[in-house]
Amino acid sequence: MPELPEVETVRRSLHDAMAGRRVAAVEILDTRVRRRPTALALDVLAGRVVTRVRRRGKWLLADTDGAIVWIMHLRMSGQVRLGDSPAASPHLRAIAYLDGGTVVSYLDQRRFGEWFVLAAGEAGAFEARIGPDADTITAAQLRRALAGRTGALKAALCNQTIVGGVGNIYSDEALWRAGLRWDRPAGSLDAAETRRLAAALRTVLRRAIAAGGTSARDKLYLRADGEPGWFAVELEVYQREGEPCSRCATPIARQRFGASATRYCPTCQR
DNA sequence: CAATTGACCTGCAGGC
DNA sequence: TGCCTGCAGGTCAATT
Repeated sequence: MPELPEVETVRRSLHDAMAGRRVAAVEILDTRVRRRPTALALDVLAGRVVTRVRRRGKWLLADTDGAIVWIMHLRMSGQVRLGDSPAASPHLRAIAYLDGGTVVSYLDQRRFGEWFVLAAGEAGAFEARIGPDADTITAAQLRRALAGRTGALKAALCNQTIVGGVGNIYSDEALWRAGLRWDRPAGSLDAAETRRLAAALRTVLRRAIAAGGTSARDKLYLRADGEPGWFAVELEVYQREGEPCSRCATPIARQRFGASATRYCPTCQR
């Protein structure tokens, strides 16, 4: 599932392909990709030059001249493909044609993802709601973010207004690396635990970016060139329930967490 | 304000 | 073979 490392991997490809290029046309095949009522029509992108592609949390933001920001979210199953023609896929939802011949295809099996456009001022307010990015978060930022919270630590990490970019895979991985249980009250961490968790987040996310992200068994995430990311071989708990913990050999446990599941070591996460 | 829960959506695995 | 159920989970709206 696309989280920060997967979105960052896609961002780098999009930036390389799009920065400095003019958008010739945008074609929407499934109108559900643009479901925000206050967003501008995607047609306003035609004729604009993309100046850069940024990321905040799991959101992709393409700045264009004319103070227009093209915002994308992959949600569960969104994928981007770059090529010289639209991708051949039953899940093709939207297409952007760039001057020079590059075609950006947006695929989305589960139709949760979004493409929409905001004026720059609106985009600034939108970005301001996102917490500090987890790949660069400091212990002081994390302490402020978690202070006073009584809900589960994992829920806080996955809440994008508290920390940006973390979802189910990397919250499980960072909590394992920091030796912390997912159901600790978020505000109960002491200074050493907070430092450990901030360091674990940075390390796990940076290593995952270096590997091009995690392509899980279902292959719902692939890079923009259609190739998988290779971080799955470094996973310690996600997709490893029942296997021995690499630190203490206790079988990795699994519990329900909201609409999904959490995996952890019941012995060395406290 | 903070926490919790359901809705959204599709494809696949597993059970009978 | 085929139907049914459960599961995967990011974000937002509604509720407590």
